[in-house]
Amino acid sequence: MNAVTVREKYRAALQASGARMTPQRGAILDAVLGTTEHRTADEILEAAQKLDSTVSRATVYRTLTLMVEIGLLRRLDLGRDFSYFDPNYVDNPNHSHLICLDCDKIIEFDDPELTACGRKIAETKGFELSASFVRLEGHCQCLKKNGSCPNRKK
Amino acid sequence: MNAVTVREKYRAALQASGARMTPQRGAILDAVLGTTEHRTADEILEAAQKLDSTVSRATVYRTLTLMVEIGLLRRLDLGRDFSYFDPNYVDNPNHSHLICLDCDKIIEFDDPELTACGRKIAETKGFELSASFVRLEGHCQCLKKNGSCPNRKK
DNA sequence: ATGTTTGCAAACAATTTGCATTTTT
DNA sequence: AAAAATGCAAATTGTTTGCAAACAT
Repeated sequence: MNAVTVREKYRAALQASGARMTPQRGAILDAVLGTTEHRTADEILEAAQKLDSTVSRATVYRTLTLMVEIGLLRRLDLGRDFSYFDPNYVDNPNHSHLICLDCDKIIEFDDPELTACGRKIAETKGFELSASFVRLEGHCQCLKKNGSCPNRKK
Repeated sequence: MNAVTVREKYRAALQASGARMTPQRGAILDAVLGTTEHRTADEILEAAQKLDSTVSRATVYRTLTLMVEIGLLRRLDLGRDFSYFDPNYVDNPNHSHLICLDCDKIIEFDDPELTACGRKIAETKGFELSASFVRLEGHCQCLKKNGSCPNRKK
């Protein structure tokens, strides 16, 4: 979905619930959806403030919640003590994630077999499936190959 | 693995790192592994205090971390803002979870196909897989069927 | 005018940690 | 005595919330 379309959907969903499009919400939208990277709330705050210096942390959190509710964004738990936000959800809602324990690199993958498995299991157990999250943790080749990882933070 | 064996493994692992088995650690072990239920740190504290009233919250957290490191227990993230601890990990390390959004009911399942999928993907992406977590969220039949759920907390 | 959104600072909740004390060896 | 473990209370951290001021309709 292109940027204009997303923004329109956003505006429409906001209006439908009596809410408004504001400069701050626009900046946050761009900060989180103007990339394919998985960002943290903190990173989104920083990026949004570059677009509109009045954006505050509170508004970032409120807006991200809003966007998740509208379905423009997915909140991801990748085993850290904070959330990542996944901007690729709208275009590809079934994908999952692989995260590197060394460098935090996040790789997406979309495996229809995996999706089908989940659906089948939920059905077997009499569940009406709402969402499924697959997280694979491991070590990418980087560290082993080079002795260091470009993304490495610590 | 039966209770005696687990306790032995625990004691051995503790000793191997120069640590000791204490009454508090024993009570916490029993509180978390004396059930097949997935408990929270808070529930474990409560159960442990019934066995030994001197157990404190700090020791619960410290001991759970220890048990996870030793590999007797798995820390689970099921989409809430706290962790669950999975006592069935040792006997069945590959299983995954289905959680009901209405009543928090947790169902385990073990699907070899799912496990194989994860492994295959990690390999494809050049990752050395350390762990995989599959979480399915949905609604169990309970609420729809009866209009209420026995476990329902709110 | 009325309702919505904002930033700020304070509140929150799960978890972790510093430290003086107790327990074990 | 030395090392390890404990409880307590305070600290930490990501996130949420109350509120008065600013803004939009």
